Amino acid sequence: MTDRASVDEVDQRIIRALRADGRLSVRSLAEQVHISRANAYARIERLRDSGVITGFTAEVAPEHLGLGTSAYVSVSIEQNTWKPVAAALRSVPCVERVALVGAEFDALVTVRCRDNHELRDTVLEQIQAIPGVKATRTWLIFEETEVHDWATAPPARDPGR
Amino acid sequence: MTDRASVDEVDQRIIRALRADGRLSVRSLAEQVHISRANAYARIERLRDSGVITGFTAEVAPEHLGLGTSAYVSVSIEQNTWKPVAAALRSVPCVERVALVGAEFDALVTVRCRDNHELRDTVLEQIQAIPGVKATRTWLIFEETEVHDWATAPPARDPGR
DNA sequence: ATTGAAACCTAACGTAT
DNA sequence: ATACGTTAGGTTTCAAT
Repeated sequence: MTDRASVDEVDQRIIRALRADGRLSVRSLAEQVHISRANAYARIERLRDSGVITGFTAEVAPEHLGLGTSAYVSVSIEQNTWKPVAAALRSVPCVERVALVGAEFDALVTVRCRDNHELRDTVLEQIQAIPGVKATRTWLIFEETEVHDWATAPPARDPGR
Repeated sequence: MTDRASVDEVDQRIIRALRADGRLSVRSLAEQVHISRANAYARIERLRDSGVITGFTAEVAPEHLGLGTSAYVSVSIEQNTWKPVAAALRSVPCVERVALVGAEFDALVTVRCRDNHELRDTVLEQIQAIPGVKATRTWLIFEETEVHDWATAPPARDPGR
């Protein structure tokens, strides 16, 4: 399940198409990518089995769900407590993403809250209560943009083999 | 297209189901959520039109696409140049996300690169070349976890109205 | 008014050859 | 690539609450 084998240009086009529209039918995907339908089925299955495509999901605007306050929270962690602290962070409500990083802090956590009050509670009551958390800093997110095409953008200027 | 009106518990269940599996058929979604198929169609359309659901996409593991090096890059920006700089950042290859934040820096950029060399190029040649960018700092991402359920997790403990 | 149940034709699925 | 039985997509109608 962890080949890093062969993702050819056709696979790249499949991924690009499915990232743009995750509910695309296999038929229109196949014709859009100029392969047969059977081939499309086989490739999609292979991409899922090999762990390249990990799933499909609906993209949601947090503000429209009443989650108007987003923030990054940097977390400093005591030595040798990475794993349990990261697990604890993941189970805090409002936490969307936990990244362990190499910086003057150790983890960068993305949170989605209803309002400043819930953010305060999340940071001060939930995150700082985790054993092993030494310090936090909170950076409010004013505006955010996702680039849809990072996964398949580079034209692979290296003809490596 | 920007109501923040009524997202009831049924909508929440729909969103949770579609976040877990973005390719769920409307039929199985309807029975899983205990509504009629016609109702499911109507609600999905409403959630899309109102901007709550912004799209559907395939989730991809960057490492399996040859993008083994991920990083956060903090960017300090000259006063009054937010907009063009943010736009320029978004058009840099390897950039996945641009967030404007309130911190000692102004933007936090997520990048996905093949290797350290491409990261170096992205940061030093592409990002620092943008007019208005004053300084950057790069934090390597060692490990990263997405929490799938932030959008519908909180049980809304506040009976606000 | 909003929902659920049923019916309907078309299109896509998934597999096999 | 074609064909084939099965399932889902969309839409409409109608009854019920």
